[in-house]
Amino acid sequence: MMMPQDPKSQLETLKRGTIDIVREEELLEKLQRSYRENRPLRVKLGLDPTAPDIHIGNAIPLQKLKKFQELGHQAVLIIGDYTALVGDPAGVNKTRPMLSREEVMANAKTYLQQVGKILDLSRTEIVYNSQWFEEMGFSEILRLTSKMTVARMLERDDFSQRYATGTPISLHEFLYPLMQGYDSVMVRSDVELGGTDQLFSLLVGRDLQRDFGQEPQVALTTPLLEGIDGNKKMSKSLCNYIGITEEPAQIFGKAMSIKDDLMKKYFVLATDVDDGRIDELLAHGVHPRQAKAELARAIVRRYWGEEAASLAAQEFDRVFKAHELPEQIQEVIIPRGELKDGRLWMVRLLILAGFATTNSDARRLITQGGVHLDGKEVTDPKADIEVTPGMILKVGRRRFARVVVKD
RNA sequence: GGGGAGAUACCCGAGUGGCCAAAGGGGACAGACUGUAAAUCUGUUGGCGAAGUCCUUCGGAGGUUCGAAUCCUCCUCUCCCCA
Repeated sequence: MMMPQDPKSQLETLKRGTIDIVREEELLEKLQRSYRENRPLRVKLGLDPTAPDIHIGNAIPLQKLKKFQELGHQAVLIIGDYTALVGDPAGVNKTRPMLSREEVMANAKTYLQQVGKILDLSRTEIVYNSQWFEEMGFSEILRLTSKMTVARMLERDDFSQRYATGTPISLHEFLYPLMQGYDSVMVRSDVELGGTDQLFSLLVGRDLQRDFGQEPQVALTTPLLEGIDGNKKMSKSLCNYIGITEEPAQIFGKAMSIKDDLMKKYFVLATDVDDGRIDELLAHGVHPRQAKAELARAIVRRYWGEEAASLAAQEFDRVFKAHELPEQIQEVIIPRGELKDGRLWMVRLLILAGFATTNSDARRLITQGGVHLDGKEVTDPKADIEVTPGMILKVGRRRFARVVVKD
């Protein structure tokens, strides 16, 4: 446990990398009271286990929660196993499919393991919101819904846009912010964290707490991080994310693939590198590649430690600068029955290796010059190649496999 | 309850009897280049051992026609207006 810091400096620390604080004076007051009375603030973060992986985008509020935790406050993690059934409509342009109970529970389990990479779970209060929603009767739901108006819901950008473009909005989606707000009532939170797209729900939490005679929570939001494609929000469904449990080499490579312009944002939001160093790296005169490599290292370091980070960096240089083979190469197992006189159709090999899904797909790769065997380009899609054990298949710039024959 | 509009490939979206395996964009993949899985440029983007007057694909099921994404009937889903 850290020594409690004075409230003003706590506020400064906590403000880094935030968008909205509603309201800052209230936060300061709460921090001061907490300091005076030696009573930690209850800081809530809701996680909806809608996908199996946490990525560095949704880790941003988690990192903020960690900051609170380090300052001695009480982290309250809500596993939204019930809200996940609805699916957060924020920033989404269509209704999400409702998940099954089983999917949600399976995701919740992997979430906690992953969260452990960030938070100190032994000092975190973990609550499932099914605890209260499961029990809730229809009359209580009615009471809750009466606190929200349709006009207010439609003020929200995502809903009004969907409404304007004729994209369906299901009624149950309106319930989402209310549910999230009710969570705040149930855990009596002092502060709630979330991405900027959560602001509305966080404010609903304030209203509900007031209605239930509690002091309203402070809403604190963090920026959304663009995905590695550089334009859309990082998300699982767009496949533009860096998962925090991904292999170091993967994380490193994905980080290297972001646009130069995005480096600053990634540095601030996804690493622990301090501001001074960031400015130095992004100053003119420093080669962008070097800055990006440092960024990639810092991201890997955060989740896998220093050693993994430098190994990943070395590996990346080996493969993409020196054009050598990676250290670890996956094996493709060719059943002996596939061979005819020790030979195999090149197209077939690509499919067995999982580098192509259909013959046409494989042919395409070959004719486009993307296929190499032991460093030699294969140009003929009709080629029957002689399979020698241990030969290296390379497709594109970064997919490798070692060929193994088995009975 | 009444009236209208719509559903096209991974996504968005054009196409209203044959020239349609279907424009365009996005994404993805491959190549060139280099600073790298940046940027830029080029190409590819249903399947079949590549070949054919071939097979499957335009929400689903039938029908009309020599021929259907396109016309007709029914069904499913969505949106809008009126009540």
